[in-house]
Amino acid sequence: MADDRPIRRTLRIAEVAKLAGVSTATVSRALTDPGKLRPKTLALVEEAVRRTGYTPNLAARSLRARRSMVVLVVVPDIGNPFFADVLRGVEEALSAAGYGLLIGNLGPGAHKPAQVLDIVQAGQVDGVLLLNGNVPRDAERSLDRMDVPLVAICEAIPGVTFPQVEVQNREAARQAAELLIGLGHRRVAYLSGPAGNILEAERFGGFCEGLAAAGIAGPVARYRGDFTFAAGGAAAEEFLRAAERPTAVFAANDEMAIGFLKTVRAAGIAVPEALSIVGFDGIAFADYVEPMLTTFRQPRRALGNEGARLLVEAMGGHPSTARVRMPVELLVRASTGPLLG
Amino acid sequence: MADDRPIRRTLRIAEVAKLAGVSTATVSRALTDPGKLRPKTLALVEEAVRRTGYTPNLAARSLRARRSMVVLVVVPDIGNPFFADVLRGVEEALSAAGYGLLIGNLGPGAHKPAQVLDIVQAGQVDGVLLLNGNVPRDAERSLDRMDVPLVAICEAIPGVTFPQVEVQNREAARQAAELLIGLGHRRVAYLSGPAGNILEAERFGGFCEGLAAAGIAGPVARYRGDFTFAAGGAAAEEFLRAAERPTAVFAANDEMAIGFLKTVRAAGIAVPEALSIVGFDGIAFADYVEPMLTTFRQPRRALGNEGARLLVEAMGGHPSTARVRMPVELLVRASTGPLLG
DNA sequence: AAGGTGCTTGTAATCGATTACATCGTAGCG
DNA sequence: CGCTACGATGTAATCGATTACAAGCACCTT
Repeated sequence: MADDRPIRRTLRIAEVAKLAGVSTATVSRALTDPGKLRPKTLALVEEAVRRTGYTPNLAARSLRARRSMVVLVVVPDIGNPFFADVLRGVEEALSAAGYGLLIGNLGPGAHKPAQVLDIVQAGQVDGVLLLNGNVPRDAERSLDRMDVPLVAICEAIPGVTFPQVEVQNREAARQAAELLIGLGHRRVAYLSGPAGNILEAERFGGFCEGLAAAGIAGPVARYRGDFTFAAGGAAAEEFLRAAERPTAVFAANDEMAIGFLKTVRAAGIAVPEALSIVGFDGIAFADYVEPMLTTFRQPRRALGNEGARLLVEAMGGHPSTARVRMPVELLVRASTGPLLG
Repeated sequence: MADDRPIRRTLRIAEVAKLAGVSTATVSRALTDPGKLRPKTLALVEEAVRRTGYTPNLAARSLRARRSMVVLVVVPDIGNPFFADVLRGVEEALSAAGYGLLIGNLGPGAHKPAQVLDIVQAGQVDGVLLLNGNVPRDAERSLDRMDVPLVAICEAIPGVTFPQVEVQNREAARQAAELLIGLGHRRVAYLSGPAGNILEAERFGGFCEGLAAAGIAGPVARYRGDFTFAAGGAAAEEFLRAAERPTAVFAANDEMAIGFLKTVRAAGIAVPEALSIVGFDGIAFADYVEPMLTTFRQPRRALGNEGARLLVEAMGGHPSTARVRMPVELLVRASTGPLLG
C-alpha cells in the first residue's frame, strides 16, 4: 500500500522572517498590526510573504492569542429554508468582519446540546449565535454564564442577559386576527408550532389577543403541528373531519400553511371562497403556490445580519443587552378573502 | 466603563492530571485512546474529568496533533434549499465521525475563492468538501495539488484526481426527452442553467441525445437561466412572446420550472393540456405547486452523506478516486401530459 | 535466576505563532 | 553636548495539548 502521502510542507513564520531578514516578531506584527512597523520594514516582510505564499497556522495563532476568529452558529436544522436564509445574512456579516462560521446542527438527537456546549467550552469559538433555540433551557443558562459572547436570533428567551434579535411575532399575529376578522371571519382556527417553542407561544398569544379584541373567545380549533409540510397536511385532515369547519386558518409558519392548503384543495375546498389561509415567514415558495399565500414576510437575511453584527460588537468588547425587534410585513394575497354566505 | 469581564478560567489538562493523580500524558490518552489504559486508571481519569468538567483546548490539540477535526464545506450559496438539504446529509455524516464543519460560502464576490484557499492552506481544516463548484477551475487545480483530502459533490470536474459524487444527470435528462417524446411532443424547449456549469452541460447534452435518438434535431428554444425562480419567469416571458410556442419544456432545475409554471399559468396557458413542464431536483416544493411538478428526485441527503463518507475515509488515510454516480428517480406527475390536438 | 516481552505510565520535547520584556538607535530638549 | 523618551525591532517565554522515548513492572521462558 502506497503510504507515501506528501508530507505537508508547512511554511513557518521563521522561514519568512529569515527571507525578509527580520525576526519572527516583526513578521507577526506585519501581519496582525502593520501600523506598528516602519513602512520600509513592512514592505520587506510583505515581499517575503508574497514570495513564499505564507499563511499563518491558525491553530497556533488561536492557541497563543486566545481567539479563533470563528463563531459557532447553532441551528436547529440546516435543511430548513427559513434558517438557510438567516444563515445567508449571518455569513455575510461574519465573513465581512473576518470571522468564519462553524455550524452546529442540533437535529433531533438529545445528546447534541452537550456537544455544542463542549465546543464552546473548548475555547474553539469566540462567540455563539443561537438560531431559534432547540437548546434546552438549562443549556441556555449555562451558555449565558459562560463568558463567551452570545446572541440569539429569532427567539425571545426570557431571563437571560444576552442580546436577542427577533421579529414582532405578537403584533403580527394580532394583525392576522384583525385581517381575518375584517374579512368577516369569526370561526377561525390556529395551526400551531411545536409545544414549548417561544415563537409559537408569541404567535398564538398575539392571535388570541387579536380575536379577543373583537369579542371572539378564541380559535375554534387549535391543530398541533411542528412547522413541517406534513404537519400542515395532517392538520388539514383533522379540519376536513370536523362537523362544523372553521372558515379561516392562521398557521404559525408557511410550510404548514402550504401543506394545509394543498390537502384541503385536493379535498375540493375552494380557497379563499370557502376557507381563508394565512401563513407566517414569507418564504419564497409562498409566492408559487396557488392561490398565492397571504403571509407575513420576515426580514430573514436582515435578522441574520443584525444578529451577527451584535455578536461581532460583543466579541470586540462592546457587549450590549439589546433586544432588537424587527418589523414584519403583511403580504395580503389570494389565499384570504371575504367570508361568503 | 466596566471592563471587568470575567477571566476565562480555562481548565488545563495538568489540573485534571493532578486531581486524578496521574500524568498529563495519561489524561490525554484517556481522552483520545482509552484502550491504551488500564481500566482502573481510566476510571480514575474519567472521574476527574467528570468532576472538573474539563474539555481539552482544541486549538492546542490541533496545533500539536496536526489535525483540527474540522472540514471546510465550500458551498455556492447557503440560502439555496437544494444545498441546504445536501448540507444536512453532510452534517450528519461528518458529525457522526466527530468532525465539525466550517462553512465557506462563495457567494458572488470574486475574492472569495482566495479566502477559501487561505483557510485550507492555514492548516485549519483536515479536508474540503466542494458542493458544486463555483470554484474557478485553476483554484480547483491548486486544491487538487495541495495535499488536503478533497471531495466534490454534485459536479463532475474533468481532469482532477479527487473523488466525486454526482447524480446521473445525463441519463436522467435523456429520460426526460424520452418521456416528452412518448407523450407525443416534438416541439420542445430547454431552460438552461448558468453557462459554464458542468451539471448544466450534462443535462443539456443528455436532453439533446434523447431528442436525437427520436430523430429530433434539438430543442426549438433554449432559454438562458441561472437556477432561480426569477430566471424561470423571464424564460416564460420569452416563451409567451414566441410565434410558434413549444409544447413542452424541460428545465435544468425545479426552481426555474416553478417560476416558469407560475408565469405561463398566469398568462392563461393550461398545464399540462397546452404545455408540459419537467423539472429537475425534486425539491420539496415541487409537490406543492399546481399542478404537481414532474421532476427527477435527486437523493440530496444521500449525496451529502456519501460525499462526507468518502472524505472521512480519505482523511483517515484511505484515499480513493471513486466517481460515485447516484441514481435519480423520475417522478411523473401532473405537469406533464399527452400532446393534445 | 536471568533475561526477555509486552503492557502501563511518566518525562519532557514539540507543534507555530504571539507578545512581554529587553535592547538599540535616534530625535528632541535643556 | 549629554540625557531622556520614544519608537522600532529582537529574544525568548508562552499558550495547552500530544507523543516520542524512557522507565517501570509483572509475567513468562529457558
